[in-house]
Amino acid sequence: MNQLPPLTHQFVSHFGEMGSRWGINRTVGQIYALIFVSAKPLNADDIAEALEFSRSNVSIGLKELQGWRLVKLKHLAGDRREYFEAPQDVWEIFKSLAEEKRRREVEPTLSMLRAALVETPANDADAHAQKRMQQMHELIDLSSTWFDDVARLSPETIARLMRMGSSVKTVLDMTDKLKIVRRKKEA
Amino acid sequence: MNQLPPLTHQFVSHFGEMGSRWGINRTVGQIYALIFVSAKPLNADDIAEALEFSRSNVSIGLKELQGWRLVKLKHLAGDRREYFEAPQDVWEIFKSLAEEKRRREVEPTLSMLRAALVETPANDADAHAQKRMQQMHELIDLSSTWFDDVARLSPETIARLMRMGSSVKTVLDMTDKLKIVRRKKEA
DNA sequence: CGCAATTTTCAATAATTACTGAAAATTCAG
DNA sequence: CTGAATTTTCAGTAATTATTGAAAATTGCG
Repeated sequence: MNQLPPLTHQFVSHFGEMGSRWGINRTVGQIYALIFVSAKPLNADDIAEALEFSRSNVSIGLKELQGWRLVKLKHLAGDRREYFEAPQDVWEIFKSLAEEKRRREVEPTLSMLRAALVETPANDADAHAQKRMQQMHELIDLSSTWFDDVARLSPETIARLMRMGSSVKTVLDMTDKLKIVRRKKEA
Repeated sequence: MNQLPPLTHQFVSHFGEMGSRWGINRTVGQIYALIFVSAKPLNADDIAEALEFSRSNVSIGLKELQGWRLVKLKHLAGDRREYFEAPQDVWEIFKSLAEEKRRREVEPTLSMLRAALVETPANDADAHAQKRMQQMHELIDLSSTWFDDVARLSPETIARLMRMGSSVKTVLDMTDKLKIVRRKKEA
């Protein structure tokens, strides 16, 4: 850890500290950070040595990162060991993370809500509760479906949409007007 | 907890279980769920009794939820105790959560990255690390700025944008064409 | 195959986080 | 102001999660 070059060290430490806020632990955060900034794939021993963790801890951490699809396994010619690298494209990474988060943190709740919404409330309190769940379901469902839709766009289109910022509104308004014009012409 | 009506019980239990995945604990998750579905504001004793937690635990949990701006304090006429309720508008809730997450989970990383990007890399490894950090910074910065921009739109505009899904692309393409036409006219 | 290299599992323990009851602090009606 | 009601703090303990070294399992070269 201490013989890492300064920028790498800073980055790795930060990911370790933030880990708990992000729902991963210090070890996993540091391992990911190290792999992310590394110019070449790393094997478990490289990581254990660089971060001064036990080999078994690194093994567990790598499994976790694979579960999140944040690192991919790579085999180097003439070397039996397993090497890991982070996908190069940060958009790719972002999408994997979002998908995985959705699967683990959002879907179970959507299922629960759907199940609750088809029940018949037993009393006034539950009737109200169900209304609230309905609102929550609608929001989560809409926003996650939308995310999926957007994620399916090309990176360029997404970048364009994002650079547009709040001026999307102008565009939406414009298309509304066009629709109205077209409707008038048709009439 | 067990005398809660069935739908409420199910909802509260789910939030307790999911809590750890969401970075809050079981207690906090359940308290929030209970307040969210409740038809009227609740005080700490109501909550402690309903969920069978100690009064002090409820106090800590409520502080945490206030920190996330997920519950608001309310005073009922002729009652000295503090009552809590969740904002009614789920959009509002979503935005508060996003802002708070950004402040706690994103901003610190952006700061660290910005600091790293103005440093001079000490060697090749750090030079590569810095490039990777640059990519990460760009993505995070762009997407969080964009989120801010969108959040500033009216709920109706956002809903419109979301319902549009991946067909935003068509709209973007359309505006591109309009721009080209306008440019030609001007020439 | 056989076996050395490599990875994984697991039980023990360390570290962290959650929860409680009691005591302290705060609040506000009278 | 006073003091009862209410909320917060805090030290102790319980529960959970992280980490390790050693042993077991797996892998794939020769």
